Amino acid sequence: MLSKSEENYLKAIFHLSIKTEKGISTNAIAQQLDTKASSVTDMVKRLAEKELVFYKKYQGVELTASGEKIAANVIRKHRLWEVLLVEKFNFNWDEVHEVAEQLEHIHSEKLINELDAFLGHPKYDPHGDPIPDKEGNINFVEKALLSTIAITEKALCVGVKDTSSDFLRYLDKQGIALGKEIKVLEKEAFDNSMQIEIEGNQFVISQQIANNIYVKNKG
Amino acid sequence: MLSKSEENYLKAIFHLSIKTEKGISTNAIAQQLDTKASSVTDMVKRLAEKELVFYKKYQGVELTASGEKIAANVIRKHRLWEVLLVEKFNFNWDEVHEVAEQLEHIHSEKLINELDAFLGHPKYDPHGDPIPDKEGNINFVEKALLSTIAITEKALCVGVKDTSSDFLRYLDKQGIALGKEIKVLEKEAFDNSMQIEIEGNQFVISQQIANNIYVKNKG
DNA sequence: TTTATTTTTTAGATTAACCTAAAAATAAAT
DNA sequence: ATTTATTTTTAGGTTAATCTAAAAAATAAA
Repeated sequence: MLSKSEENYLKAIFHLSIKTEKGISTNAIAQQLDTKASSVTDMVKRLAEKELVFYKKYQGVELTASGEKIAANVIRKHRLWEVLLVEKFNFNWDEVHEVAEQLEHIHSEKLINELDAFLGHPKYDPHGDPIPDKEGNINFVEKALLSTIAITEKALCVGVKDTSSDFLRYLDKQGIALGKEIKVLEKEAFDNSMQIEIEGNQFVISQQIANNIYVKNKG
Repeated sequence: MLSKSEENYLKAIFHLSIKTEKGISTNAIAQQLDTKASSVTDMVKRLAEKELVFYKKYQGVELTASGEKIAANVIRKHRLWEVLLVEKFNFNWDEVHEVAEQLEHIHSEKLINELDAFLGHPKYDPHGDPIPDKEGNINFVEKALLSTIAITEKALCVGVKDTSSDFLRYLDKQGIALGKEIKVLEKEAFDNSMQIEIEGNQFVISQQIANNIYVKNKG
């Protein structure tokens, strides 16, 4: 059975691997986990011995098939717990992360299967991120940043990139939520801010905001 | 914030303190936690420095007020999680312990309050043990061992002493469960086995079994 | 293609939580 | 009241996971 720390390393490498196809650098992992590169080197050697990552000095790391499966399973647990917290335990979507970080390391296959069933086999977590299945497969959905949507077009809000409390509470305040339809009314060339409409309400959001909202273009 | 290990020590001392009024010996703790006495001495010194236990060399330990509160809270979490597993997640009462041992160390006050509310503020866990309240108060209920009940008397099954899988599955097989009424029909002087009746079924149980079932005498 | 910069690894320490074996204190027995 | 036995503590060591500082390798710049 892997330690919490080992699971967190695998998870970090998994997340980083989505953006970069190459080997993941020691530094990138250190940054992701808020630790030091030397600590990463140490841990990565241990993971390599357990055949959870491929590692060659100075070449970065990549997950092996079994490493990837374990990582996906940790993420599966994290996201299922998040759904429970929001759907059943009255947590807001900006409150779930810290607790899910703990719950994701509980070891019990029955527990996670029952949790999944109890929640009705959800496909997405409260931030719109897909929940991996038992085998570790993730259903990556096509999505765009709101900032890329053209004027007069409509889009469905399907996720968020930033999941910080500050950002999510801002979205709450503005009435921006998953499943809501957003219409782009105007774009300001100077600062790339955009005027949008949600459920009849019109307001302006900065480019930084639009860069952290995922949507599905509806034309 | 306390480590999982520190919490487990406090919990062990709490449990041992219920039976013995005196200071709890290093050896007793070591046995409870399946560790060595020397490890216990180490840890107990650290807990004493944090003012969670009173400790004088060779004199055993006792929980301080804050140590006791933390211990009770860990037990509260353990038992609430057990209720969730049984009531909502289709766990049998012999399957919950291992997972609850992990879940009891999740740190989130909101989570445990919401869990408590979600379950309807249960008073007892699936084995009949009382769930401490937020302040750490435990409602000890008057109960007797089934072995002490006299012939022709009836008793209500309210708890179990042994919570091992083997024992609980035996009870399942015999139809012995919390809330069931047990009538003592006969006692065998030779081996102290007893014939009992539950819901019309009559059968014999050994003294060892009767010594691990808690009941409330109904006369 | 050297030199400079950045990244990564190694070497050596530290901390929590354990361990074994030996010493010291307490409790039991003669 | 000694001796014997048991319990508890100390001393010293181990492992996982971290750290800092220095050395080595890779990358970028001159």
